Amino acid sequence: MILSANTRKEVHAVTERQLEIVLAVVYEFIRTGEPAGSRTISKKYMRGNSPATIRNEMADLEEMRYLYQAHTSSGRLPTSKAYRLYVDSIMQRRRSVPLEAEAWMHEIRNRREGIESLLTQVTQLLGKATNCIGVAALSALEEVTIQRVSFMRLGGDMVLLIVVLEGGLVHHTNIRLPGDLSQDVLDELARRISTVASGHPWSEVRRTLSAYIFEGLERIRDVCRSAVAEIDSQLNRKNTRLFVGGAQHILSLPDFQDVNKFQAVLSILEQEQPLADMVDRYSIADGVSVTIGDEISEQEMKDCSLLLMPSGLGRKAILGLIGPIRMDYERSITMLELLAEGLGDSFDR
Amino acid sequence: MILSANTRKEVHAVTERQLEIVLAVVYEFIRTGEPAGSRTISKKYMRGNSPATIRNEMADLEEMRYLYQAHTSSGRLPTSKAYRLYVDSIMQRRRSVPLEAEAWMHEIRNRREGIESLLTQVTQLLGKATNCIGVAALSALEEVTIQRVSFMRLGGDMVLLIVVLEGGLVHHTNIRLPGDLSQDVLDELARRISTVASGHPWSEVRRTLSAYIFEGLERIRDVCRSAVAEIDSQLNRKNTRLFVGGAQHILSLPDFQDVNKFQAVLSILEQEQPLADMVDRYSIADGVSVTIGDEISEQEMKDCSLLLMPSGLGRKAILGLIGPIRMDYERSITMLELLAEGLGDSFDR
DNA sequence: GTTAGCACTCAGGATCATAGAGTGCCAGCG
DNA sequence: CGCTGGCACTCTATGATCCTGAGTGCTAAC
Repeated sequence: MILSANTRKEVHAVTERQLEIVLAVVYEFIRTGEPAGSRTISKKYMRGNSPATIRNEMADLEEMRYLYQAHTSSGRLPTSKAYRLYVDSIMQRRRSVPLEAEAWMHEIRNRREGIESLLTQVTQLLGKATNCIGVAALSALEEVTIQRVSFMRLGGDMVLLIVVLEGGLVHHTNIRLPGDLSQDVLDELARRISTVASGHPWSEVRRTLSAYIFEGLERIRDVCRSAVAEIDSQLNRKNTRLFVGGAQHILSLPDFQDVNKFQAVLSILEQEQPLADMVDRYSIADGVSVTIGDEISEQEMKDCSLLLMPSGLGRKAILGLIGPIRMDYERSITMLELLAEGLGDSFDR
Repeated sequence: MILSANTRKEVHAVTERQLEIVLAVVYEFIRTGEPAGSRTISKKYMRGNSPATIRNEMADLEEMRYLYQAHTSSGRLPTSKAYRLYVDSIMQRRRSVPLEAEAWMHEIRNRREGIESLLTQVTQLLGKATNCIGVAALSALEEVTIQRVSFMRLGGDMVLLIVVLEGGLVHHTNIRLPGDLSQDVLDELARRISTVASGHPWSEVRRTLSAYIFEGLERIRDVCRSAVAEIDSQLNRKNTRLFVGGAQHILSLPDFQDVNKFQAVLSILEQEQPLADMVDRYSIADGVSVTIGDEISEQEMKDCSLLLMPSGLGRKAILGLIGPIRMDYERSITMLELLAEGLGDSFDR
């Protein structure tokens, strides 16, 4: 039994040497953009083994779907499976911090112009630093401390709802409150909600906002209820606010010389929903998540990798990168970690 | 004397027939994307004249810089000067309204979610409808009626300034107010400014906000002053808010198959300043302005044309299009006019 | 002033040959 | 039995060559 389990495992697992070859092929391909042949791998990375040996291993690795060939007589190219091994190996070992990093961090830390413009700037910085597209999202605003809520009459049933959150983050939308209320009533409503909510995240006070705080407003009980419901639905949705920047840089890369590839990505970026979903689906509670090529369910992203990392505002501000599968993961991951950390510092002051 | 003046004028002005040729070349090039030869022009647009005649005229038009050749034996291509004639001739004649227009308009008119998201949607619609990049800008907020001003304490000298303008347009930034004021003082300050400003554009009340309205606050006179100054500088700047959408569609056009061209445009769009400047510089008080290729001073835009038209919010919301020089001006201009009009309606309710 | 005719130019596509990178497989070696 | 050198084979990329067709400029005749 044990033996059979072992043998079965051997079929799927790669040997030490095979791993070495896979990593070398990925590394070489990321560096040069050209398929790597057995000769190259032998010469540059594995002097101990002849090209013929490498070739034999490569044939096996192709069968196991770690590598593939563009055509019969071309070198080997890595599949997502190979990239996965490569990224996992990077994540495990210690990475060096690029020298320019200090300058970037400085730029961020000395920002005072508000969360929105800071996030925009960070995405642009990320893009420039990595030749990828910088992304930022504010997720789960219900977990962020509320400072104040206010309503403003727009006419008819329409009311402008403004929620000011921790650190001066402003969220506003037009909502519908039945009954054409006067500004005075709206102010009173806002005052009461603010009193209870201020200093707490919405998720905490949501239940507290029951009937008793609206004492004396029984006449408009329905309005109070739908006001609370509206705030709820506003803060509840995931990744309400999205920021994208530095997209220009990706166009310098050879991988995106084909306009169609970029168009596919752009079509995702220009709609809110798919991007928000992706950020939500692939980000993890802590640390950098890397999703590679067809691991992303969106067809349009099949030529891209997505890196995400939760950052400031109690991990509710998520920072990310979208770049070619053949990106410099080492640098990208390090940069993302650094800037996410810097952003956290900047928020928490 | 008169005769010499006449002759000189003849050198610069084009004859009726020459104009006809220029317009035909532009039209043909916009339609097909290929240089137009004398034979084509003669056959399709000017049966009355032989190719040889057209050729002679073309040689003259080349000397006058209306046309040029890619190489000796290619057909003629229009220069900006030729496009200028073409666009001017379009602007003068009546244009037909595309059938799909009704659907677009409907989509806009039934929008309730606030000015920002409306503008974003309109830019995307514009982009899709014309295969150009849709652009929108809010200019001169000081001319827009104010609803309310409020300040919110962020800690230290930093204060969040929120100005709510006509129609629920929210403008906010972090500003610096000296002296770490309490929220109560800030509220009082906001209340006083709001009382005076509400219902008027800032440009109107700016002078009224002299010392007397801050009676009883002499102790913090400097704060009052810098608060007013901050609001002033916020609302004063041109094209504070920019919206870009539908950029993906431009990549379907043959003109933008070359990634570098798109990259140039994108580098402009990703910074606020240059785009804001362009909108400010090239928009006119009323109606559509068309700026073609190298008429735009930004080098990055040399392969593009820029269409702009003031729209709702008392002409302060400017709508625009960025597309290839070889765009369907007739359709683009009509679309822009339509959507700008529709947006105006939507705002003024 | 207009036009037909003609020689000339040039880009773009098709065809072909060649070089070079890389593979798979076999036979021999330790 | 695993590793390696050798060899025949495959396939792409590159460059040279040729050819066609579109289009021009010029000249001479109407």
